[in-house]
Order: sequence, then structure tokens, then C-alpha cells
Amino acid sequence: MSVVFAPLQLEPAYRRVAGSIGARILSRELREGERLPPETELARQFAVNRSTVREALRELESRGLVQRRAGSKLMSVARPHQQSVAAGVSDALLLHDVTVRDVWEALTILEPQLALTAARVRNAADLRQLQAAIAAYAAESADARQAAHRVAEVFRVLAHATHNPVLALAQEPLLQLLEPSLRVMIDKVPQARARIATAHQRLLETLRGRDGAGAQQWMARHIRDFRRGYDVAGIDFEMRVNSQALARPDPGAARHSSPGSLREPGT
Amino acid sequence: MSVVFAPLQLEPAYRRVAGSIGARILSRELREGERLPPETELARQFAVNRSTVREALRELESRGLVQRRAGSKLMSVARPHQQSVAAGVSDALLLHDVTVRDVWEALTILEPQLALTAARVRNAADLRQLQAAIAAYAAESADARQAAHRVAEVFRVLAHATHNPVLALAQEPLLQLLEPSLRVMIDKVPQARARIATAHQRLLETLRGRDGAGAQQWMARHIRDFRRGYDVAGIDFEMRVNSQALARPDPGAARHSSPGSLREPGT
DNA sequence: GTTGCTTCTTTGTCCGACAATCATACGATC
DNA sequence: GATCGTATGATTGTCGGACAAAGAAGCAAC
Repeated sequence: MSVVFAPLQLEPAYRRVAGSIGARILSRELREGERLPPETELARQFAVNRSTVREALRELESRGLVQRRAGSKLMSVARPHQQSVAAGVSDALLLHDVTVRDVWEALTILEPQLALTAARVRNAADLRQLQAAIAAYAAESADARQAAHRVAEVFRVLAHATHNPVLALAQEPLLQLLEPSLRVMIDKVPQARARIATAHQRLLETLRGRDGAGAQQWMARHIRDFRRGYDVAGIDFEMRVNSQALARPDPGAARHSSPGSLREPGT
Repeated sequence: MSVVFAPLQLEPAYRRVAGSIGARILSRELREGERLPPETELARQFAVNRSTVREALRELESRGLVQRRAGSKLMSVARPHQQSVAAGVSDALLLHDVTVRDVWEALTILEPQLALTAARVRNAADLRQLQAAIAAYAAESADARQAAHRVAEVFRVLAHATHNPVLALAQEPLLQLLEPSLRVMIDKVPQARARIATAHQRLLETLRGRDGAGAQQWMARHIRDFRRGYDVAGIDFEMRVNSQALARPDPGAARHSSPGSLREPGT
């Protein structure tokens, strides 16, 4: 074993095609919304078969870099959607045996800081959105599934209020992993709903008053409450997060206040 | 517009095939390492053409759910690799116009908490890894590119020491986005290397002594130093993070101490 | 034990084909 | 003039078949 060679790797054509197109999108040479040539044309340009192009397109599609706009046949360049990216992260974490404790601990670390930041930089529109999201939670008290979803939605709006896409995207997988167990907790612990509502109100007040420290504290308490609720509900903290019912916000539904784009164009 | 219908969406076959296989992996019905049947066999079972199966496989492949093991032709079930998942997140953030400030702010929020947690739960092996990573940085003082990479590596080891895959995976995109600008900073600011080395030493000491508060403080200072370095280097904080030279840890290289699996089997 | 050969399997890629669907243009109808 | 129906062309989704290249496995030869 004195002479060693690096394993030379010839990538298959479909991956090189995907890489080539992907690189152009990443470098912004192809802009968002721009339409890709038809498959036959791509095949001609790359001098490969259409089947090869199609395999490449499937890869780009699942990376969220290209997308078919509703009612159109041609692919167009897209920016990966927050929730689909987060779904990939959730899947990965799921398969890596993440426990409820792991998710809860991450929330403990992230959310209070997030609330603190939001309290500092939030604007009037953020406040309105937060109020709306909180009201939506308060209005929905029947279905535990819905309620859990609304709680997650409040977190989303809060993250959005930080005006930092990095934070919003870092949080999203946590919410997706949290929701299933949260649903069970809300279902089993009667007093949970009221306690959550109270926390929401306090958060809204502190954000309104730009009271960073207060927001931080109330968020910390909010998250700590989750843990107590889990204990009462008899949810094992060391259990792997539930794979069955992963909460994926419906990508086709634009009716929520949830931000589809990570950052609004005007900022 | 009184009568409305939901748009009925018939998914194409290749996506249903991918979904079907993917669901079985997610539900752990197919276990990691298990080999998938050959494409022709899959085509037979799903009663579709092999081309269709191949398109489905490309999607699963790019989601990291299946993988070809070195020197094997058959696909085998895999767990998405931390760094490939994070690369997807990085791409998304890049295209969403994330600025250096956004990344730095997220680091400010996440890293001190991460250090605090690591100081609490780290074990002897973590300490050794951290020491090794820090030594690797100290040894490499020529190439700014290498140096930036080693700094990121220290962060990775630290996150690993929290024994929480969620935190490790949340951090990874930040590191990938940070590295290019960090490289420039280290290159342009002579005193940066020494300051980083000092921070590393303090971090190591505090972790050794399980001094959570100390670790938190030194990490906060470490990150704050980055900002000062950026100012000195004349890096515009409002600039979009550099797309060209995204730092992707070489996936084929297992020589680092960096954890390939998010969670070690024994935990 | 290594080397060389053969056979089989499986993938990567190609070619050609066709129905279904969308875009567009052009009349026909009210 | 606006709406509808229809013809036409472009494009995708899917299919069938084909073949070279590369591992895998077995077996013989050295």
C-alpha cells in the first residue's frame, strides 16, 4: 500500500446535466421564473437523450430548483420553497433517530432568542400577522390537530418577524417534528389550551411593547410548559419523534398568513 | 365565483413511485443498508416502464433516501447525509438573498447556546475531538481557505458534543454559508488567526471544566470578533453571501473528525 | 493465492413511438 | 364585442426495445 491513487469518479451524464443547469441557477445566470427550454431542446444542447435530460430534471425538481408553474408544461427556474426544504431536513432527522427531547431542547435554545430578536426588529405588519395567528389559534378549540397546527403557525409568524430567513428556515424543521407530539399533548391535557393561549397573549404584549427580555422569558416559559404538558400526557421524552404523521403544511394552500417566500422582495 | 372546486391533481407515475418507495423508507419498513431490487424488477412490481422507475430513483437519490454503495450497482436504502441535507438548505438560503448579517446574526443566537449545552453534556471523547480540531486549526496557518475550513470544523465538533442531531443539523448550513466570507476575512485580517486561536483555547478550557456560562461567554465573544474582523476586512454586512465558493465538506473524505452520522448508534 | 477467462446481471444511455394536455389561432355563435 | 368550439402544433408522460460498459460469480490455469 505504498502507491495510492485517488478513485477517479466519472459522474453519469444525468448528474452532470443536473449539475450544469443547477450551477447556472445557483449563480443566478438563470433567474427565478425564467422558463427552461423544452426537454428535446435541452437534449439537443447537451447532446444527450431526452431520457437523460428527464432524469436530470427530476433531480433539480426535487431540489426545488426548477418547478412547473400551474397550467404550464415548461419547467421554470424556482427558488426552493421553505417548507419543502425543511421537509427534507425533517426526514433526515427522523431517520437519524431524533427524540422528542432533542426537538424540545432545540426549541428551548432557539425560540427564546427568536422572540428576543423579533421583539427588537418587528414592524407593525408583523404585529398584525402575529395577532391574526394568535386569534386563529384561540378560535379553533375543537380539533387537536388543527390546534397544534395553529400553534406552529404562531411560531412561524414569530420567526418571520425577525426578518431573518436563516432563522425562519432553521426553525421550520423543528415545527414539523414538533407538531405530531404536540397534537397528542393538546388532546390529552385539557388545561394545555388555556396555558398556550395565555403565553400567546403575553408574547403579543411583549412584542407590541418591544420588550425583548419579556418576550424571551415568556417564550422560555411557553416552551417549558410544553415539557410539563408532555409529562402529564405521558409522552416519553426519549421516544423517537413520530414518523407517521409528520406535519407538512399544505404546499397548495396559500390561505395562511405563513410566508411562502423566505424574504419579501422589498426588503 | 360562487362555486369553487379544488384543483384535482393527478400526480405523474414517477412521483407516485418515488413516494411509495420513500414512504416505506421513512416508515422504516425498509431499513438502512437494505438493497433495493433492480430497476427492471421494480418496473415489474409497479407495472411501469423502467424509465419511469429511473426517474423516481433520481428523486429518491437526490433526497438522500437511496444511495449506491461504493462498488455496487444496486441501490441501497440510506439515511440522508447531514452535509448533503445542509447543502440543500444552503442553496435555498442563497437563492433567498441571505446576507452576511443574517448568517452572523443566526450564529450569534445559536452558537453561545450551543456552547453552553455542550459544556453541560460533553463527554471525554468529545473533549478529545475538540482538542484535535483546535490543534488542526492551530497547525494550519498558511492557507486561508484551509484555516476557514478548520474553524468550521471546530464548530462542527462542538455541535456534535451536544449529542443533539437537531442542533448539529441546524448549524451546518450556517457553517457552509459562513465559510467563504470567513476565508476572505482571515486572509485580510492578520490578527484574526491569533484571536481565533485564543477563543478556541478558552472554549476548550471552559468545556473541560464544564463551565457552561464561561463557554457561552467566550463563544459570544468569538462570534462578535468575527464581526469586527469583517469590518476591518471591509466586508459589507449587507452583501449577499457568496454563491461562488460555497463550502461543502468533501463528502468522500472520512479523514476528518467530523461526524458523518448525526447520532452514533450507541446512544 | 493470484491471474485470466467466461457468463450473467444490472445500469447508463440511446432510439423511436404515441396518447394526453396545454397554447394558440381562427372561426362560429350569441 | 365577448364567449365558445374547434383545429393545429408543441411538449410532456410513458412506453417498448436496444446495446455497451461494468460488477459479480464461477471456474480454470499458473
